Amino acid sequence: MVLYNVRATRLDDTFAALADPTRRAILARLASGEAGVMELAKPFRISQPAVSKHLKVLERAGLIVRGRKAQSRPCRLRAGPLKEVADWAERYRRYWEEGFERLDAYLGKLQRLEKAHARKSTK
Amino acid sequence: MVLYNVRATRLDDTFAALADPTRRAILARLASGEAGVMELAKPFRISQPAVSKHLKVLERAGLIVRGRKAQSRPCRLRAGPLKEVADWAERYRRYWEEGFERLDAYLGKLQRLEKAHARKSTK
DNA sequence: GTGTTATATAACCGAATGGTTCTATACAAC
DNA sequence: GTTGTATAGAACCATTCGGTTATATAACAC
Repeated sequence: MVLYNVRATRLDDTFAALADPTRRAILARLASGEAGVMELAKPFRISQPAVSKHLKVLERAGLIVRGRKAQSRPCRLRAGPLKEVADWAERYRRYWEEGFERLDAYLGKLQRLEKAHARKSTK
Repeated sequence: MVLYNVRATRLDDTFAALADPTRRAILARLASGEAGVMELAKPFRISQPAVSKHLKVLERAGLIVRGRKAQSRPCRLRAGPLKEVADWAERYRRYWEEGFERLDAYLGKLQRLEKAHARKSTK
């Protein structure tokens, strides 16, 4: 019997970080250059600590890195995890292109990528 | 002053659904053909109702559709939302390719895509 | 030193998440 | 009809999440 490995991967944190529209908007903003917390917070109706929390989530997911410049902690985008997301989704390309059927060639491949040996604990 | 629109989009549900490794494993399994709940549950140490819950999340995100065949409710993969994910991530491709700097050409484009007018309520 | 600015941290809150067990429903088999 | 099988739903629970306000820290300006 094949048991799937449900160990948390980098993808877990990345997808979770991207599930929030505020965080995606922050990434979009950072794509045009680094910015401090105040500047990032300006477009939203949420408090500064809420933005700081979002930034911590993005940082833990490796989507941003933070520097130091006087009192400011400028954030910079790190797109590496986004490449992992793109690569992951890309594995299903044939599926959305070939009309939902007959992906049997992918059978072994996709399963090997996400599965592993039996485990006794969830985490 | 520019306010970002943080309205929930389809991407919200898609990314949230993909953040769980069990659900990604289910999608991988479904890439090789439709399957019932019992069959999908087999590789995991979680209960059948837990799997049913995961399937409901995937269904709400549009990642699967469910049929009916005797007592079974076979699930089929719908990769449409995965294309949206791939397209979204793809917008950052130059960023992970061009060494993290100088993406100024993207400035206007990415921001227009995620922003909107000021809103007074969060939802 | 004082004051100001930028950010983080703490404490709290309500809602959502991911799991459980127990029960109900729907269909097939007999 | 009864029994068995596949699935969903309800109730519950602990944890996480996204927000808040109030406070603390850090670095500059004076």
